Amino acid sequence: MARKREALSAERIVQAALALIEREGLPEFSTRKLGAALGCEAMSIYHFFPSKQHLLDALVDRAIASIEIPDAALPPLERVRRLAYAYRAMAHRYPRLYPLVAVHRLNTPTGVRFIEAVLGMVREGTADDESAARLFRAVGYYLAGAAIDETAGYAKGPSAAEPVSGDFIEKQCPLLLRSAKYFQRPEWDKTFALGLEALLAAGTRPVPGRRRAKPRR
Amino acid sequence: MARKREALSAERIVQAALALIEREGLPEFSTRKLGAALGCEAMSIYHFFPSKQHLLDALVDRAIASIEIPDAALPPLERVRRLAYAYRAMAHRYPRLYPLVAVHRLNTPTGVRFIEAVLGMVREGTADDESAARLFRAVGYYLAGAAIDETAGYAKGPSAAEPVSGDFIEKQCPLLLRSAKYFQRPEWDKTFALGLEALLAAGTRPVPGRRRAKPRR
DNA sequence: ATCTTACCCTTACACCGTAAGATTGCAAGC
DNA sequence: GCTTGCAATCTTACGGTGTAAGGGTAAGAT
Repeated sequence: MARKREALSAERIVQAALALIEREGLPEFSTRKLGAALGCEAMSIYHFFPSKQHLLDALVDRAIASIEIPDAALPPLERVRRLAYAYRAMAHRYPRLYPLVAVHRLNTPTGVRFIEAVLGMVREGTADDESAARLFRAVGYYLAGAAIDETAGYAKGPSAAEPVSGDFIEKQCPLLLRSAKYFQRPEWDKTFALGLEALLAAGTRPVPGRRRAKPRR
Repeated sequence: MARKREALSAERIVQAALALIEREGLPEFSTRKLGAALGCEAMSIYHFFPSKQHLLDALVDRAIASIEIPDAALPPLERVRRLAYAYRAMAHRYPRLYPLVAVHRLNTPTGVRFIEAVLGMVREGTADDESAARLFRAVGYYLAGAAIDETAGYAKGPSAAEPVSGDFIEKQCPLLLRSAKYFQRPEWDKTFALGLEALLAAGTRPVPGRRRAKPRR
């Protein structure tokens, strides 16, 4: 009543939706609540987005587009590495939205453009198309899994069961108890880097090699 | 009307729910439809599960419990490798349910028991607790990402946008076009193995080592 | 014969996405 | 100034959802 209501727009709706999701979580996100946050009725949103799914598409697009593409002047391997960190940073920027991003279809214009760009980057650091494709895929797996776990892992996912007590873990899970400190947030960076470097190193070398390098002749 | 209605039970509900989800997908899964599939009313389910979320918990538990634990007599590294494949097999056994498994909370009794078992397995193949914890984590990332992608990736996730045309890809995405064949289903095994072996090799060696192995003495 | 309990159903409520259409406000043409 | 037209917004309503509350019924215990 004090301030005049600001006009609706696709941009404003997207912003409000992102904020609402990060504030209350994806399951709580509804067109009616978004309308309330925007100061309008739910149906007004449909003038800008033909369906809730279209709006969610726009949010995912926004998230993907927010991934910073590393400087083309950098060495290929370094570019891929930085892109991996940029992807992870995106997930941490939209932690409640991210699980949707991870599962979202990628064969959309934005999706394939992104894939093409990344493939180009990876290709420069590998010997041939096949290595590039497989490295892209393997690193992609790792990134998606890490981002899922860091944003929705262990204690955050949905479940009706009450969390297990520290007591239970202390008595029944000696290994988990000893490992717990390496699972804490301050350790995430190091663990993430460890796996990423292993994949990058293996992917940019000609062949993984079993046991130790056995010269073929 | 022909056959007498079979009595309800938690087991029968779980079975029907798993079948329904794999047949119609998670978003289509509702208590009413499950009731219809069971030949009872939706509310009858609540006599065995206090909420839909509790039922979903049971489904996830079932999936986790279906992961085959490798023979303890095998060498540690081989056990971990087989467990990785067993996890992946679980995802492919419940492809429509799996995205929920990936995001589901793990600090439940079944969850921590599973983690403890896996940690024990990994620990036998590593030098210390820290290596075990980090390898567990990194491989877990990779597994979750790979399983998500193989069950819900590229063309399967939700989206309102129409899939991009082959024409668009042909004209705008030369790299994606050349890489496409390595993304096909027959190539999944090889790509999966490639990344997994890279992580296992790096995790079971004392230190990732930069450039090449530099003996400490 | 009565009571208890387990099982299943009926009804109802608040919430959801959205189809259909009414209403408002403003800008352009006369 | 008045009319027309269109874009933005709201109203109403429908069929779906999860589930709270309570009713009925049949089998077994006492």
